[in-house]
Formats: sequence, structure tokens, C-alpha cells
Amino acid sequence: MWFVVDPHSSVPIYAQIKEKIKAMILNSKLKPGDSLPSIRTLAKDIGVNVNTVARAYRELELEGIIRAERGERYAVVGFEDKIYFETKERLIKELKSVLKRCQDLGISKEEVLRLLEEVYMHQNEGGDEYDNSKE
Amino acid sequence: MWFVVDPHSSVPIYAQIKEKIKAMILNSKLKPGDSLPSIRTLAKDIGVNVNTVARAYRELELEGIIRAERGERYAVVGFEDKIYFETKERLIKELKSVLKRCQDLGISKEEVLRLLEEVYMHQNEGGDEYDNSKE
Amino acid sequence: MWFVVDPHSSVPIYAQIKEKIKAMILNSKLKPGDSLPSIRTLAKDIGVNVNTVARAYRELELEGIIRAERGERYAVVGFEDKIYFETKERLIKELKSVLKRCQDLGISKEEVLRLLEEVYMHQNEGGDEYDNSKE
Amino acid sequence: MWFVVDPHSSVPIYAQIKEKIKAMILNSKLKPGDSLPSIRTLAKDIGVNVNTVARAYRELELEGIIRAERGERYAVVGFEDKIYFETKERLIKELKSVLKRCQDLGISKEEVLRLLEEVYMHQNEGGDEYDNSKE
DNA sequence: GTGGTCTAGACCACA
DNA sequence: GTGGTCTAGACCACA
Repeated sequence: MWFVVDPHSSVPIYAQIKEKIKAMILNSKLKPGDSLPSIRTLAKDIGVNVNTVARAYRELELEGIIRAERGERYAVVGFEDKIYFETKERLIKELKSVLKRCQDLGISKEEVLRLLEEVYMHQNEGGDEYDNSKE
Repeated sequence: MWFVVDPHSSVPIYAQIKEKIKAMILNSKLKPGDSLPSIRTLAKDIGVNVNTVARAYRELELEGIIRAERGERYAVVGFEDKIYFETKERLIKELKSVLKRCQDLGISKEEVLRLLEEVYMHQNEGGDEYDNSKE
Repeated sequence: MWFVVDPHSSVPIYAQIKEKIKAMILNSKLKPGDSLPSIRTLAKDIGVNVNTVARAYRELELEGIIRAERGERYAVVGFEDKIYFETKERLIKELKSVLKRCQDLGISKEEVLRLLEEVYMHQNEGGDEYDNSKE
Repeated sequence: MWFVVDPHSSVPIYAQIKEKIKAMILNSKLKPGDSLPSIRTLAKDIGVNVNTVARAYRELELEGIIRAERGERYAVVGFEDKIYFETKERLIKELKSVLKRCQDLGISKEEVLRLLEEVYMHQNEGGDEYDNSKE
């Protein structure tokens, strides 16, 4: 597949995988009915353990976003609005919290704005990296 | 003391405490030579475990920002530029990463901008809350 | 053929097929000497994978209940008492286990009784559905 | 703790643990606010791996039935009616399905009734065994 | 001490 | 081939 995961991030790998897949559904890079790479394939692809991918898929299934039949691949179901807004709300809280910490530490609004432009300039052409700002 | 900590945040409490104290030094709410509340006092004050405050103080001491004195006293040393920039750089990376995730999840630049204004409007009058967007 | 299988049940499909065929022998819907549908036919009929039917037939053959004949034909041999009692005992254990879990979860005896009546009222007229309580 | 798990059951161990804890809440053997044994303690107690208990607890937490704070024990929150009914409904479906299979296999209503009496006679005095009908 | 994440690897059920 | 479960054990963060 098609994305990168950051093992040093404080965001757990399984959570990064979940978020990436959700993002790809929003992007329409993954559409309802599409099948996902098998657990083992994805695990090898992004260089993590099978169990880690399995956990991500299992939780996405519990959230009703993907679904597996017996012995078959996982397929995208879709992204209920409710789940979507929950995910978004959680991320917005995180953003707000980080912004407050920036203000506290004396990072100026202009500096943040510059970063914002920088990130959003890349029209998600690649969009595949998770957090390429880390080593 | 003078600040609040969010036990549900994914940022560890000890790290929140460290950052808050650094911010207060930047703010000049704490100046070199000022003494800090004792570990036990602060712990009781903000409602966290003593070990948590102890860890924050220990690490701040290692960074040369505060100094242990006789009898459980800690005093502010100051905030060397080098340390300050490191701290700031780390936070900026975190911000960039969150911004990328926002873009991935389809949160518009305008929406982020709105949040940015909202946060920075409060001229840090209080500045005491860590993440008051949570219940 | 003549029965339905529930792909969402926790009972494996091949086991459902086996049990169904055994039941039909008991019912005398299938008699010794009768031939069974070919693996492919049955698979297409009930909409499952060929391997799944193959496994069911293979195991039924091992139990001496059916017999492979020339050219993909399978014929009913019969249902030896010994095998019959084993099958029955296994199911009774399963039932006991489920009943205990019902008790644990606070489902009353009356409620179970009501279900029992409901299920047994249908004199197996159809008998074709495996678990028609699912959507 | 206080219960037994059946490693040979087709019900996964983590699911058995979840169901047992739910049952104990219904029983009022566990009340809101009570703390649960630590993951490691329970794991040793019932002889399974730490990860298995961790998964059970994690899922119960996702369902809102128990909850852990940082570095603290898990505590019982309670059992929302919605979750309770879902759990019960799922079990009732399972029971219905097993009853149908019993009928199919020619187990008489009287026989089932006898089992029902037998199981429910034990007024859950012990109630601690998961499925002691298995070896 | 507590829980959380992750790995490597086994073994099973299913198609 | 596919996914599911489980284990043993490591390592980390937190109190």
C-alpha cells in the first residue's frame, strides 16, 4: 500500500493506521466496496507486526467502517457521518490543545500561520506520509 | 499554584507540568531566583500524584531550568536559549504533525484559521488552563 | 438442494452443512442409497465456496455417513448409532453451556421456556433455515 | 479472582472474560465504583496471558462498562441498558440457533426441558464456572 | 506497583 | 491464500 507510519510518534501505530485509512476514505482514495490489502500484506508493506495491523482493522470493523467476511478480504463499508464527526472532533480538540501550548511557549500567531500555509500548500498530492517532519 | 492539568490529555501529566513552568518563565511569571512550590504542595494543589510532580522537577533540573536547594526547595534558574529553542522546535514538530492530520481528515484551512484566531484572541489573560476544550 | 446456511453464525459453515445433512438423514429426507448433490452443485446452490462443501463431505465420509462413488457422486450410507449419539452429545454440551451463559446474564427460565416453545412449535415444516433470527 | 475460563470452548477466551464480568455486574457481585483485579493479577489467576485479559478490559472500556485512569486500576462504571440489551439479544439469538439445531437433530422438547431445569436449579450459588461440562 | 503497545511466532479455522 | 486468537516477553509511561 501507500502510506508511511511513524514508529517514534506518540500516536500509537495502530491508531495511525486507523486514521490513515479513514483519511483515504474521505479522500475517495478508498471507496465503499474497495478491498483493503490483507493484514499480512499491509504489515509487510509498512514494516510493522501483523498484530498491529490486525488491531487497527479489528477496531475499524467495530466502528463499522470496514468489514470482513469469513476467509475473505476486508472491504470498505463507508464512513458514517457520526463516526466521521467524532473522529474530526477528537482531532480538533488535539489541535486546539497544541495551539494553546504554542501560545504559552511564546510561538507567535504569524509563525503558526506560516506553518499552516506550508502544510496546506501541498495539496495532498502525496499525502501519503504520516509525519515526515520526524527523523 | 496557578495552573491546571488535564488528566485525559494524551500529553503526560509530568510533561504538561514541565511545559507550564517553562511557559511561566517565558511569561516572567516566574523569574530567576524565585522559588517553586514544594513537590508535595504542588501535587496537592493540582491534584496529581507526588511522583508525577517529582518527575517533572527532576527533568527540569536536568535541563538546568530549576535547581534543588536545601530542604525540598526548588528555585528557578532560568531558561537557556538553547533549551528554549529545543523545546520550541519539538512543539513545532508536533503542531506540524497535527496540522497534516487535519488536512488528511479534510479539515479546511479556514477552519484551522478560525481555531487559531480563537485561541490567540485570549491574550493569555488566564493562560492557566491546559486544554479547556475538554469537559 | 434444500437448505440455508448462515454465513454470520459463529458455527463454521462446513459444520452447518454437516449437521444439516445428518438432520436430513434422521428426518428420512435422505435415505441410505440416495445420492447427494455434487460438491459443485451444492456449493452453487447454497452460495458457499466449493472447498467448504468439499470439507463437509470429506468429514462426513470419514464418519462413515456418506460414501464417495465414481465421478464426483456421493451417496448416503446411513447414520450409525454411535456417531449419532456422539453428535447429539456434543450438541447437548453446547446447549448446556449456552443455557449457563443465559442464566449468568440474568435471562429468566420463563424466557428460555418461551423460546423453547416457539422453536419447537414449528414442527420442522420447513426446517430449512439455519438461524432465521438474523437479518 | 473468581471465575474459570474454558480454553477449549469455541468462544474466545477474551470474550468469555468480557461476558463473565458483565454477568458479575448484573449479579451485583461487582458494583459501580468497584475496582477490578489488575490485568496481571487476573491473568495469573485464571491462567491466561496478560494480553488476553488486556484485550477483554480494553473492549469493555470501549463499551463504556469499565474505565481506567492513568496508572490506576480499572473500575466498574456500570452497564448501560443499551449495551445490556445488545448483549442479551446476541445471546438469545445464539440460544435460538442452538435450540433449532437440537430440534433438527431430533432432541426432544422434554430432553431440553430437563437440561433447562438442571442448569437453572443451581441458583447460581457457584455460578463461577464458565462451562464445566467440558473436560 | 499499574496499564499500553508492540513484536515474533505459533496454531487454528476458513475458502 | 485469508483472518482470528493466543502466548511469551520486551519496553515504555505513569503513579
